[in-house]
Amino acid sequence: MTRKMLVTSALPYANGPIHIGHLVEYLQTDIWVRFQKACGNTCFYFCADDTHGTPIMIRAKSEGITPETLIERVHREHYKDFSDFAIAFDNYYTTHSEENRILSERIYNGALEAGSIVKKTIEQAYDDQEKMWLPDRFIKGTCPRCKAENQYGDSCDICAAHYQATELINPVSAVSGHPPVLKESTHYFFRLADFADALKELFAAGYVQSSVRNKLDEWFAAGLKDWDISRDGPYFGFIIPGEDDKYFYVWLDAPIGYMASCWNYCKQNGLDFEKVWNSGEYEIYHFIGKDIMYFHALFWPALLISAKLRRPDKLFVHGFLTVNGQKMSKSKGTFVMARTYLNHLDPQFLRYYYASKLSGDVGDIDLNVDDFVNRVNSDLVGKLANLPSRSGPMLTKTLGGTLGTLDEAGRALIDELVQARGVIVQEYETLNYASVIRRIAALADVCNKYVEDNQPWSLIKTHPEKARTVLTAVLNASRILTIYLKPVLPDFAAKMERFLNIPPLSFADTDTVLENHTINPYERLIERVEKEKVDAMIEDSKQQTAAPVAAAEPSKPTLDEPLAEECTIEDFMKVDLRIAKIASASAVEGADKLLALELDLGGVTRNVFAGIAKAYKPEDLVGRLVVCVANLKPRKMKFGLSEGMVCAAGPGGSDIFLLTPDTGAQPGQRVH
RNA sequence: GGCGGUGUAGCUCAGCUGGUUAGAGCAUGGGAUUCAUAAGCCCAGGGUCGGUGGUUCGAAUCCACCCGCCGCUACCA
Repeated sequence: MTRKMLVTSALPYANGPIHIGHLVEYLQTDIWVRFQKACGNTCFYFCADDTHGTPIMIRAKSEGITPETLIERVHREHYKDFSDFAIAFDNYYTTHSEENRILSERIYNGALEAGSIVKKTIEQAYDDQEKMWLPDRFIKGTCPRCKAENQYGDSCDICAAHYQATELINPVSAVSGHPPVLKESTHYFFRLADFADALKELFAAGYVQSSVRNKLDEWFAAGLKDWDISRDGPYFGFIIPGEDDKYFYVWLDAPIGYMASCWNYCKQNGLDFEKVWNSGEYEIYHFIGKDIMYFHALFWPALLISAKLRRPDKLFVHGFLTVNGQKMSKSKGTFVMARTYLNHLDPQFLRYYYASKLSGDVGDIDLNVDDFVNRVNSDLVGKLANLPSRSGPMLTKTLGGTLGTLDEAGRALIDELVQARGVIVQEYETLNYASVIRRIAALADVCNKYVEDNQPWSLIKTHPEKARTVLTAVLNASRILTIYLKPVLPDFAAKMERFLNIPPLSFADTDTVLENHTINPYERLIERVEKEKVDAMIEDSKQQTAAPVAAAEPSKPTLDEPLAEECTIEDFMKVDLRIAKIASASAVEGADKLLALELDLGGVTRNVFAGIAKAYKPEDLVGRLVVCVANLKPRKMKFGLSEGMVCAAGPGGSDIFLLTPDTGAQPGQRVH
């Protein structure tokens, strides 16, 4: 009986790069999805970038680009990071999509018809300078409790106090630096309490793990309050139907992004989205971190119920990642970006290590660097890869690379491994990967012992056919272990398949054995982790996070002139910038902005017309060094041929500022 | 502050509804090997199960309190 299911991971926010903390969730989910697929189930893995909200808007502004450009770039980066960790989404979409807009409106309208949307007037901080509303996070000031300066509007990092933004002493907008004013506005609210009974029913049906349930009961006891689902413009998001400057709060459309991603996939693959999501034919599961339980356990199912849509079957909540027992730290270098990890280490190491720690409950998991190295090397290399490594070459070199048949002892070994299948499947299903990994490692111990007991390296000298029989058992055992490991280590499995000269393995293949079959020459399945590389990764993380932290203070974050599109180093190298000495300068007859400059590039001369006459007098320029674009295509102008450009900053008119090199630069030197 | 989770050998973790001398892997020490990515095999040392008190014939396992750590405390993505 095959199952059909839709699985999602929480949508990463398009405000920053993926780090190893995020990866806990994506790897946990990916392993589960791969497991389901390996069992023959239909399982779609959907995700997307979460792209709306004030932080995106401000971030884009500070980079001098549009939010659309920002989220498009981040989407690309996120997707690349995930792909390189072998996280295989069936669709990785975006919440800034037509599908998502339509679904958001549909769900909103559904809630409206259900009578669960109400309007209320609230007071909120407003930045008069920037003409925008300020979330608490964008208000800074002095903590009312401990008087620590420069704290956020919701809580204090120093004394952990929670307060209202209005309680801050000397509050200022983090965007403009000006004190915010309080202003009234009408917001839309979703009446969560209307769905209390429906939610209780959902929890009773096992929507979440029991420890999560306890937490939810607490929230229930505290009372379900109305949820503010609108934001006033300017805001990057979807406009609310019937309004012209009110938008859906990003957290409203974020989970709807799961559906939008699904819908988009359905369109591309000829599936009926309404049927896939709503008919009950597919089980629906969300993997999330414990920090966003409130949204996924309460708001999200309530919204779906209000709109008469199918709600998910289960939430799988996981804990956070600590490194060496502590919160990830930028200064300690343990705040490792996915990309940084990939620059130094094999992603399979992390997949294996996380799997070895994940047990399906909400506890935090710890990445202990020494443990990481030891564990990967001893389990993965020392035990698992060791089996084919110690038997493959022997079979190839002396016995023609052909497997024989299993004898009774070999059969017994394989049976023992195959017997574990039921428990392993159960443990994968219940997210207890740690137990799966322990079990696989223990089975690898059994196999290594088998090799030791049978000593094929001795047999091969005296009884080569007996050696073949032993090696046949060992390689078949490796094959079974590979099947068990495949959801965690797809690349390792692929190499094994190539080595064994077989089609891709799935769980059903434990029912068969490989006999009288010729394999390919052995190639290494995985390399050892070197501690030095891990150290280098940590060091690298320290370096790269040090700078942005200092530069993060958004005192004057806006650019008058938006940043140009990204260019490569090759693009930049096309432009030949040279130090030039202004040999002569003169006003141009009939032009009020131009100066005719004669530039000395260390022997080579260029005549350039520069539009700087309003800012510089010719006599002040002669003899000074400037930077010029030396390989610019000459341009015929009314007053003659201009053979280059002089670099300058400023908006123009009298506000033009020529670039000057530091003392020591010589005419003709190239700028790199 | 309130609440949820968690605290078991050097490290990372198993120990379900309480029951013989508390387990695994890694790390450490010793030994026999050499097919294998200094991998594999055998043996050994190592823990008063965060603390105190209680329930019980008996508690790491149940209860109370205390301490440490992680998190949540809703308009913050």
